[in-house]
Amino acid sequence: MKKNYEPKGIEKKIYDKWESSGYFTAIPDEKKEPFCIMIPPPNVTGTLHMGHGFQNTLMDSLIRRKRMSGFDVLWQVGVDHAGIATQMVVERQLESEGKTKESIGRDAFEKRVWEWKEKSGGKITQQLRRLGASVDWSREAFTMSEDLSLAVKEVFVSLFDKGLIYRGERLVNWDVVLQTALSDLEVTSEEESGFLWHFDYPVENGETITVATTRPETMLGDSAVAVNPEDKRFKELIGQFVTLPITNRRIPIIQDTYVDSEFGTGCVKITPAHDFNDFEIGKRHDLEIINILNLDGSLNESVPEKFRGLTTTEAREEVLNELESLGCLNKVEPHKIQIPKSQRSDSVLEPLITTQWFVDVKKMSKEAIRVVQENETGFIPKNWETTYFNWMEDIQDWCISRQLWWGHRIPAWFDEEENIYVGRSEVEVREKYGLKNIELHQDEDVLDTWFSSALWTFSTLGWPKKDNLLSRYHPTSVLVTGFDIIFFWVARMIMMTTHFISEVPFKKILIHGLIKDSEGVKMSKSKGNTLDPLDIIDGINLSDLSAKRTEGLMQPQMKDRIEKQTKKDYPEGIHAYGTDALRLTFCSLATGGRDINFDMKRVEGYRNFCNKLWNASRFIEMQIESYGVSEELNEDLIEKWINYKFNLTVKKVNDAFENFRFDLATKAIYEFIWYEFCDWYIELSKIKLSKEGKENSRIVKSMVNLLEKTLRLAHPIMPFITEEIWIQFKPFHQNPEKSIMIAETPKYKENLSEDEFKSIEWLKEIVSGVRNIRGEMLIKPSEKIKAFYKDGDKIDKNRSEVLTDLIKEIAGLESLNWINEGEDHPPSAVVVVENLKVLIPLEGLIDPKEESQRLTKKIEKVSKEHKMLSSKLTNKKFTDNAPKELVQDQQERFELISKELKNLNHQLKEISRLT
RNA sequence: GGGCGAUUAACUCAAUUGGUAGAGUGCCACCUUUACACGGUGGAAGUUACAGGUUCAAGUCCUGUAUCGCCCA
Repeated sequence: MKKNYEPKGIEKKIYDKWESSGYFTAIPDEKKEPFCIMIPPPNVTGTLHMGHGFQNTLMDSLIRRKRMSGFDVLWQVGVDHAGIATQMVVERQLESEGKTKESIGRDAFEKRVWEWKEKSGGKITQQLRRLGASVDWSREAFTMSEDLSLAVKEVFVSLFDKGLIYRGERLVNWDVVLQTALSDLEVTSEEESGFLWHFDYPVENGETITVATTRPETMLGDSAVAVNPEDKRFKELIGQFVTLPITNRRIPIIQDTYVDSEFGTGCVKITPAHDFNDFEIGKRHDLEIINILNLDGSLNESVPEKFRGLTTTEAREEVLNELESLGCLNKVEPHKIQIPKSQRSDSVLEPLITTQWFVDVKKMSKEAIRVVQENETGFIPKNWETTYFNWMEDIQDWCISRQLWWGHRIPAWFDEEENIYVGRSEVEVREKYGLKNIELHQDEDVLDTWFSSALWTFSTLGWPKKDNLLSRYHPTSVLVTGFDIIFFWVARMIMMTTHFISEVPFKKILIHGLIKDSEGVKMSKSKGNTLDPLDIIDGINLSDLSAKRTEGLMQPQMKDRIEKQTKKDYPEGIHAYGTDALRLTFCSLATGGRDINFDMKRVEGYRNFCNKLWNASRFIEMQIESYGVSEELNEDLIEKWINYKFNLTVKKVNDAFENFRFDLATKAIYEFIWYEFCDWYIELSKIKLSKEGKENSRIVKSMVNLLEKTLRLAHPIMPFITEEIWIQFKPFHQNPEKSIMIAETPKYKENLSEDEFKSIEWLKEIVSGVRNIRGEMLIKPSEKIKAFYKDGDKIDKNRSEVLTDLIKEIAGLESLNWINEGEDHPPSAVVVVENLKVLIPLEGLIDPKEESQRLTKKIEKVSKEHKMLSSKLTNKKFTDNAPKELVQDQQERFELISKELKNLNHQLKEISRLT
């Protein structure tokens, strides 16, 4: 074994072996309990980011653990066709060839997308492999595949036939660059500083009414002015009419409680065709809907001639000029506004009236609410259910059509009179509706990508085909996802699945936090604070990291700042920490909190931990070389003690996984390996082995045995290093499996006696006490010192008979003998362990002054607890009200502390005489 | 404006049904001892944001305040 653990090289080799051995493949087995996780499908265009890294680490840990616990495991993998994103990638490609999608036509374009997918679409799946994800690649799904398309058509047709899908004219978020409707998820709202303009509109009775707006150009489409009915200032004006400047249209003044009297002037212009709130008001008051925009965002025929063809920005300028010259521009004040932007094209979104397809989700939402209320499925942490219910109870119809060429083509056909026929194919439609020789054309639009992902849990298992795996793996066991897509994905899956399969899609929903940078700022390309999980695994130098963060910036002026910050945060770039260190970090951060600040320091700590485990193994390997491995185990106090500790750790890890507390599982493993296995077990074993006894090969055997099961316990979280070591030790342990990942996880043993375990804890206390004195008195490790036992009871005597030699060695003592009762002893520093004192004679080693200072410090500490306990125990209210067990526990603790305190005080007196 | 969450050591985070605060990193001192300096040993470091309340007992429960964040309008 090398002196340091070097994950590079090892990881890839191991993963390839796992994959080619078929260990990831689900084998449906009725004899086993099923455990199934559906991966939230990443975008086919996507690359792995920290969120993926985090999420997939959690899923993989769960999956590996269940696999090692004898479950029939399926981790279903797949990718999402990502309508807009993919279309944009291919369009950009065409652009570089001087082509457009229109120039090559729809069929050729679709072919190009598939070609792109085959060639470059697998990037994220390759990256998932680097994380160690043990997904079943043989079942890899794709939302645009034939099977899944079948499910999509089935669902669409069925919902349409039930009247739950309809076509209608509605206001949608319109991307004027991509010229498609967008889902709410694809909209980001950015706060920018803008203005609030105040316009005077002339009222027919000769007065003026002043409205305030942040988007002046929309006034060309105004169809009313609204005030709050409670607002006394405008009572008289309600029902009057205004002559809209520029267009000279006559529009009413109406009353609506939506209007906030405090905001702006208290009068709002209403533009139903270009604002979501105004649209609702328009419906309530039956106002005219005047659409003033073309699909490309330019102004259309509905506005006066001079404005036609202008962009909204140009139109805004013109409208303001004109209003000013008309004397209608009353006031301008600075104002913070929320600008909705397209995530895809970064263009400002326009609410626009278009004809789209919608799902009427009201009915489906009722069942989706019920299954959560009645705990058929539930969120972890529970409080996310509030968010879920809030949204579900106020749910809006879902716009599912997109004006794209890449996606599931809507299975609807029109005749020349635009009558709608819906079916799985044109043939079916003609048959279903009895259409013979008339001309039909299919709807040009495709479905929202989320429509197909909403079917994910059952479409991937083979529905609607008859020979599917639903009865084996559905409902799936747990969904692991972020809170940002509860509405867009989780809720829709619950609705679709309860509707079509009549059961929940998953029994539990684990909602994890969002990974942010170490300062708590959301990672984003534009802020230049992103981290690539693979860079943490493989390492990256500063200049490459900087280049990566600054390439293709939307705002090039940020470049300098990002470069500076990157240099400050990572002056040496990022070291290669390996996958296991990254996974440990992710798990240790999975506490159930909402924000997760990612700190590279933590990764470094876990890299060191991997190295520690590696070197502990290396030490054992060296012992194998020196002494060989016996068939039999060594059995002594130390083995019993460490196995007891191990068993406790198994319990902790079990409980932690049961509660999805990956941080606690990681902590338990870390603490066992470092603080018990390495710090004490190996150190004590060294001493035993140095005696060169016959039983050395048995001691080695016990060490190998402990290491082997420790590796199995840790494997789900740190798969690579545990496999690497496990395989290297294969000739020396009895585990018959070919790989640790298919071996069994250690079982918790219910009734291990804790008697022997206590002896070593006693030893540890004495050794730590001696070390404390050595440390504080600056006694060199090389200097051997004398020590004595004094007082103590029968148990101390018994323990000392077995353990004194070990204590001497490990604490660097020249001798450690008993001082009999009544016998004199030299002035000494003291370690107090309950009834027992361990004395270290000062003899020129220790300055009495320093020892008395040390004792005083110790006494202060102990007295504090002593005081606290005594006031507690003398408080009748406490002894009456607190649980009996606690009172007894505190009573015992008090007696112990009292003894220690007495001993310490006595010692201080003795020492003080010398100063 | 409505809802949710956070505030614990210098930094990043823990703390079971309330039982009197712990890790990692950093810091200080000593140690290159044959698994590991990606290490060992010892040490310092917290008025748990603030103000009240409930309780024998509050980081934990309740009310309010401040600051920050997210979601929805």
